[in-house]
Amino acid sequence: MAVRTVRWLMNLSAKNSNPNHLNNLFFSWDLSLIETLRPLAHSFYLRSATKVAPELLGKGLYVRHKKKHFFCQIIEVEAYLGSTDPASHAFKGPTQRNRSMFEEGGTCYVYLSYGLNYCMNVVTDIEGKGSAVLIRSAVPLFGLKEIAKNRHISGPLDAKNIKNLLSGPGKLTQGLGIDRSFDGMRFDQDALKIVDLKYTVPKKQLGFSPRIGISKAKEKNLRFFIKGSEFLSRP
DNA sequence: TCTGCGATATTC
DNA sequence: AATATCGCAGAC
Repeated sequence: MAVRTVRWLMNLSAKNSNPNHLNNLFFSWDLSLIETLRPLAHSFYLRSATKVAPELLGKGLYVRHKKKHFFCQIIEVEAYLGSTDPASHAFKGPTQRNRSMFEEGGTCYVYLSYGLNYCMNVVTDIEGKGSAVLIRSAVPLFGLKEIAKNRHISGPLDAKNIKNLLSGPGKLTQGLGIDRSFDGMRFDQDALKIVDLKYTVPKKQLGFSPRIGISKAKEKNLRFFIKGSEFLSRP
């Protein structure tokens, strides 16, 4: 493994270091290295969304689309619990839109929100449960210029703009070029994968809160995020 | 920094 | 009629 990868991973593991502060991003990932990272094991996804969601924090998400390559680190998610959860798309059973939610864990569910923005979910648990984890925001690690282009952000890639690249579920999909064509794909492919970055969120940096923008089941703390990160959808 | 609003697919 | 959103305009 390249020296700088090791250094970066050590940086992540260092006590009290927050991987999601801008200062820790002065690391340049190269593509050949990202491509060697192995997808998470199938068994990782075959658990409840409540279990999987906080463990997705700190994981790497790689997307290859139209010969463009993107890599980012997940820092904010929400768990949706399937047919028992009134806030979940799966609550009322399968429809044409949410069909892939009922596939086996490790499947990608993408839907169009408010007729405008796509949102990307990681399906969890066994087939038929309909539980999933919404990816809300991420730290961009590779392909920043292309992400900015997709986001229609012009001007310099300064701190302000970089923090705005993937800080929201709609921004994330727009930045990475995710659309309905990703719906039903799996996260263990060459072109779409979630990988382990050997980083465990320190207990004191694991934040949780109610989910954002819902009207039902508001009291449940099913949003999980890395506390203090500058890349969250809301500070 | 904060509000309200418009754009609009899918489902009930 | 409501929604798992975003960016902008205009008020503070």
